[in-house]
Amino acid sequence: MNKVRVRFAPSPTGPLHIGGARSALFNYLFAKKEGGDFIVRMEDTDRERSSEASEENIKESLLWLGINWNEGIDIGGPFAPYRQTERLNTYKEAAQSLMAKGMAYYCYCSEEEIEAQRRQLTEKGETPRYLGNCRNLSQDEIRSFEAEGRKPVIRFKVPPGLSLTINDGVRGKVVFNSDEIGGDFVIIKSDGIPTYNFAVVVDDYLMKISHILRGEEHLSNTPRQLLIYQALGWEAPEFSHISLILGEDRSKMSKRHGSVSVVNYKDQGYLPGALVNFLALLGWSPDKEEEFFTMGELEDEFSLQRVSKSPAVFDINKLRWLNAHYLRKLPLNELAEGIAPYLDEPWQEEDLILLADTLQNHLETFSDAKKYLPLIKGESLPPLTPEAEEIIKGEQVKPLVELFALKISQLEYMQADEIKNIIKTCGKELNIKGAALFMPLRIALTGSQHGPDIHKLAALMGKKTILARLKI
RNA sequence: GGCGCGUUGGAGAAGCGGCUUAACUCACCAGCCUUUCACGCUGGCAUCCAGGGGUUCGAAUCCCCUACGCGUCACCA
Repeated sequence: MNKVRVRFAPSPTGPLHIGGARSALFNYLFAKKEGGDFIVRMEDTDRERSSEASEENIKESLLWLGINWNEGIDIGGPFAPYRQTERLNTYKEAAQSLMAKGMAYYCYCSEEEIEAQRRQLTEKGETPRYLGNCRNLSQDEIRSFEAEGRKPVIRFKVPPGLSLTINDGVRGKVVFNSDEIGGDFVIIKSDGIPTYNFAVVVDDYLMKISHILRGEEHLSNTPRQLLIYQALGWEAPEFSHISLILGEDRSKMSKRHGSVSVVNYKDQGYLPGALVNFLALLGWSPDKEEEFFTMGELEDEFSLQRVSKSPAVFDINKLRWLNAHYLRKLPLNELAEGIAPYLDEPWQEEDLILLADTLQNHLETFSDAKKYLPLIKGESLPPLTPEAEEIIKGEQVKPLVELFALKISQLEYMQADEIKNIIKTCGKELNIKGAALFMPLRIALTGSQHGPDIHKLAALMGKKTILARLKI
């Protein structure tokens, strides 16, 4: 039994996508569960769109999520380098060996010619594909193309009528026919850089990858890759295609669905543990009735058998709920630290802790803390709801508010416990209790019937603001 | 259009031929708790598993067809 070796191989053409993060996570968990290696490789063969910034973002995002690799980019390993543009000779050699065996050939067709051919086929109602124009060029033809200054690509000769079956780890047996592939496909572009379908195969084989877990969008690429494995005389790894993550409209999640990269969630104040927990539950389900999982627990529980075949809609609601759950369990100092960046100005340590304590049960993300700032900073309150209006008009309200205001004005330090005592005393003196006691004060002070503890909120507001709000 | 994959409630899902009068979680609704709010707790929320045929003593679970959704058909990955 060969060692389990899996990989996450993103192309650095943008920030780490939520779907990519889930692929990475599943690979990582599978490796951990099976005691294997997890490798990160950069597929940067698209020079146009690849950027160093994207690569950095991807690495940072993975690390932030707690997904680390034991071989690959930055840290190296026995099969270095792990960036495809640094491995060009490897692909050239592989392509040459295919050429030598007559399984690949130079193609001098220009993009215009290919495009024209494709258009013709489409007009005839046929599936657009490459017809193999350059399969059997004579030496003379080659010479004249070269003389024209044409730079050839290398195409792979697709054998006709071949049945290609994938024994997919999550979908089972999937069969394709080589005739449906679309003709001889390019393996080396005219600039000498390999295409995705070629480079993955070469790297996955050479890096001894045992299992490939990737998004379902790659399923239809697999037959091409299988062909290359066969041509090179290599044994293919096991494939597992995990279903897509969908937006609310049930189409593949993309930029138009809003926040789609991991950094977006980091910036909005989500905890990496919550995101990981959430992502794990998208397309995978545990075999027990538990919904909270730390990374460590996931490493123990994960199994390919429990990965779902059907796509999953990204439910931001559930993510928020999960995040709120983790936020509530955070030590106060960590909560305070998380909130701090979202405040308008630096807060004093003591106040910050009080703020964290006050908001702890009311936040879904760190950035939610901002919403409470106007309330605390003495800015004007939002208009009351009719229901709140009704409560504030109650008979007992005026004396209560006045008494409370009086006692507050006599208080030297605005301290949450003291304020709570004042509320209690007011209740006793006026013989009011329960909602009749707290609600009017809450509404007067915050303009709302819901929210954090009023005595804590009041302590945060300070005497001036409290008294100003009580003038009703 | 060809090929491929998928279809259990508003969302994530369990279910692998009888234990299912379809778990569990989010959302939603009702109530309890807390002298307020929130947390938490309790209960409600699919007479039914896209539709139609079959196989079987018995099907959400197996087979076929239809519909719908999505993916993919690049010198992008």
